[in-house]
Amino acid sequence: MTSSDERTFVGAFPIIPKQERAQQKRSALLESGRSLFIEKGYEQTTTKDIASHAGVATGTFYRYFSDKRQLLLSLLEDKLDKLMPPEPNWMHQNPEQLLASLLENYTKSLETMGIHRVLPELLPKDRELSMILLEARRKMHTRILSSLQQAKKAGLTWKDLDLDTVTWAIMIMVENSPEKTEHSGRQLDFLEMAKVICRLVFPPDIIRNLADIEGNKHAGAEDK
Amino acid sequence: MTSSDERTFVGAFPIIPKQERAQQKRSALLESGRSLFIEKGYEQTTTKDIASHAGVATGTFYRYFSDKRQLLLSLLEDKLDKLMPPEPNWMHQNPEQLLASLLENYTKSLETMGIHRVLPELLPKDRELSMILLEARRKMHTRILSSLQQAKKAGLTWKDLDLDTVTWAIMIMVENSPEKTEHSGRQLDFLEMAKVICRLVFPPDIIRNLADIEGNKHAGAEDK
Amino acid sequence: MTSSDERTFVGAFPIIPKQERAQQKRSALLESGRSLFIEKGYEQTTTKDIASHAGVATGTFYRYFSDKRQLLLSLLEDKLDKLMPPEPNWMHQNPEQLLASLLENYTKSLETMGIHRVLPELLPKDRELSMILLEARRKMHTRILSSLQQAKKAGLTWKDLDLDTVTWAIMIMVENSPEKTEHSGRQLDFLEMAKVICRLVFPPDIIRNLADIEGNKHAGAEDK
Amino acid sequence: MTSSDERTFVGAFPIIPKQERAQQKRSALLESGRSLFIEKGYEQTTTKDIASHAGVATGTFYRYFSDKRQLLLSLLEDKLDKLMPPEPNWMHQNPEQLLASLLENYTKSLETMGIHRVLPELLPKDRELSMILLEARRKMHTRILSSLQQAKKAGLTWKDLDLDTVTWAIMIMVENSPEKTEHSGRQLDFLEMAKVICRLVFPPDIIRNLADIEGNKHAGAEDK
DNA sequence: TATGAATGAGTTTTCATTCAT
DNA sequence: AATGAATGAAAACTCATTCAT
Repeated sequence: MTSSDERTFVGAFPIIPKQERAQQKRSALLESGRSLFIEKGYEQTTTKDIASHAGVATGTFYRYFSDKRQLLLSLLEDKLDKLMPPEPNWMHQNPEQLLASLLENYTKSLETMGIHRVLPELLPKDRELSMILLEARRKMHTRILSSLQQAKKAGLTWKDLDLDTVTWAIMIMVENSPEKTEHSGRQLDFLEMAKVICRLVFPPDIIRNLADIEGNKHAGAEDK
Repeated sequence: MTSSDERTFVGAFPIIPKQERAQQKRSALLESGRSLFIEKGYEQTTTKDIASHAGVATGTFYRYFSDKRQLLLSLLEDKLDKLMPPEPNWMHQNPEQLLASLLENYTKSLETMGIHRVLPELLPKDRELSMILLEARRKMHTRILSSLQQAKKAGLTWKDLDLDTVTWAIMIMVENSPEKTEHSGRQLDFLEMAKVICRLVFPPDIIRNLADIEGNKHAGAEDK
Repeated sequence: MTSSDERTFVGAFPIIPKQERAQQKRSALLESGRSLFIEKGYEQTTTKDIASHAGVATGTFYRYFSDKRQLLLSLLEDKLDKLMPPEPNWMHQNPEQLLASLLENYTKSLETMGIHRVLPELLPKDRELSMILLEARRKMHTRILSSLQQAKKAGLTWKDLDLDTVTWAIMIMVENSPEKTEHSGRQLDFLEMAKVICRLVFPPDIIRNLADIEGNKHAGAEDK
Repeated sequence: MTSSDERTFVGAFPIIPKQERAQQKRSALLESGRSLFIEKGYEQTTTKDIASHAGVATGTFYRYFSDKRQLLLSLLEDKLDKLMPPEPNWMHQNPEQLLASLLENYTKSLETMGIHRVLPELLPKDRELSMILLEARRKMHTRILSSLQQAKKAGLTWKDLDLDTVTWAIMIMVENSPEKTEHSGRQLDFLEMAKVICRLVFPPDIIRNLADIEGNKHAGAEDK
């Protein structure tokens, strides 16, 4: 800070733009909030905690966020979109492996953000937050469901299962996957989960067919 | 109270015992705590809230519970055992219907108590509570798993799915079932969920066989 | 009294009169209050403590005393008079021994009642109590002072000491004597204290004379 | 605050350092605590009282002290050492006057702090506090006693009084002196008390000798 | 009278938020 | 902009006192 003058001396180096420094602080606060929320829970984390963890004064917090809650919402806003999985194309890949890697990615980003641990504490008291989450969930539900419906049209799925229910099952498995993988071997778990989820969607013989096609494609590719 | 006159008529019935009234008050507090916890969350509910919702003074709360947390623990203690499902016997019934009814019962008692909504909020900050719940979960996991293993030995299950993962999937579906059924038609939902869960365990043809046997039994019974 | 008629009925065994039982309860409460006040201090003692220590219900306390404070006042009222020492006659006894025994008695009754330990806590907040005690002190001061003044008239005391100050010194020594004797050998202490106090009043040669006269009297008595 | 403009005039004086203002606030709280404790007693004084008496909000209290008790301990810590009297040298001064001035100083500082009024209330319930005070008392007792023992070796004291008891008597007189002087003329009282105390230690003729020597010294000094 | 459950004002303490510097 | 001291509302909990039985 005192060194901004010195810099003009040094010449070449441009002063760090104010905005950028501000952004750094904002990020530091976000990150501090995130990690403290995860570590101690939302209520148990004080704004003072967050500020000092981010290396700024209590008051500074309020320059960047209107209040503690807003920090949390920002945290969510940032990441919620990233969680939306890409529309999977069941035909073009071994579904189990596709799903396993989707799962792994999802779990990892969920784990990286970690906020999912804080939400349960807040949902009851924060209607807006609930809405946001509900909305995100709905989106995801819709996307999964439509993907399943396409698969059904293509005759790939069980005929006797309610797709809505299957979608729901997939969603909660996905959402709860961090909890499961937390305690045990990684890679393998994702594959097992993927297999389980696939079983809800595709009859085993279909999977075999899809996998074969896939295998052939690769084989063909390798042939060249 | 209104019945005191009647009692003199009836003669037999003595004065309402003190203990009973105390129990009533305790129950009222428990019930108020439960519903407020569900409505507003644990942290957001003050002892004062609970007391006045139960129609008593703040101090009275502390006659019956040492503090808010203890009320919650009492709430749990009461109900945790009731949630343990009976060991299902897959051979003797149509598994889907068996499961549907198990699910319905479970969901109903979970819904009745409702505390499952509060727990996520508390787990991070209350190690003891975490332990209690973790223990309950472990028990349930074990029970489900062993039931699946028996089914596997009997050649009833998919051969390629990891039973532990399947157990996990079942558990989270069961645990989240109230959330699902909350928004939609009841009865049907349970059956759909049961079908989904069954698909994770039994190949469809097995189910058909089991259902047939079952059907025959009944048919036989009806024949007589 | 009302029961005198009943007695004749019941025959030999007299029913304990109601008043008497009431008095017993009152006494039990007083005694419980006293000992708990001494043990834990006034503020730290709850009326519930007192009642249950006395073996009665909380509410019963209030039948016998209007409140906690009044119990304390009763405690004082009972005993304050007993502390007033008899007017000592310095001529007729060895003053040191006279004083030692006065001291011992005083200390013992002070110790027996023990309330002197509670008073300091209360004086700041209870003007009336302060007044009562101040009054008692004044009385005692006056009595000691007048006794010293008589001795002075008789030419027995130091001529250069201010009797009021001496009186004050005596009083605080007396009041603090329990604290002193608490930690050490008993009997002896009283004599040492008595000697110290006497030194404040009488020149040593006067004491010797008084002791001699006393000795002679006894000797004379023994001669017969 | 209003003086900030003046300062720019005066030039030399920098802004009031934050630390200093914090210290002022801390001192204000200490002083408010002290005076309220004395006025209403410790228990009767709430932290809110102290804060508003010091002109700050409740919460501010807790920035400076962890709780009420800690404020009291700080009060004590500050002053306890100041009460330790200097080792008196009986030979080099008229003992009565020496003592009178010691007494006056002691009483004044005791009176200034005033906490001695609160202590009796707290001793029963605060073991740590008791220990601190007991320790201070022991130190003082030891110091007085050793000073008396030296005087005894020099043949200056009564031969027949127990020095320990005399020490005790002196201590309680000293401790209670504020109470005495509170109601009456100042200066004189201290001298009278000093005389009384001296009488416990020195035979009158010794005092006269000491005073004479002292007088001569001064006379000699004046001669030059 | 006796009981002890019930009351609720009052206390300590915390912490999100504001504000003077 | 940044600071961190100050604020004060709100929560948990206690206990003298009342009151229905």
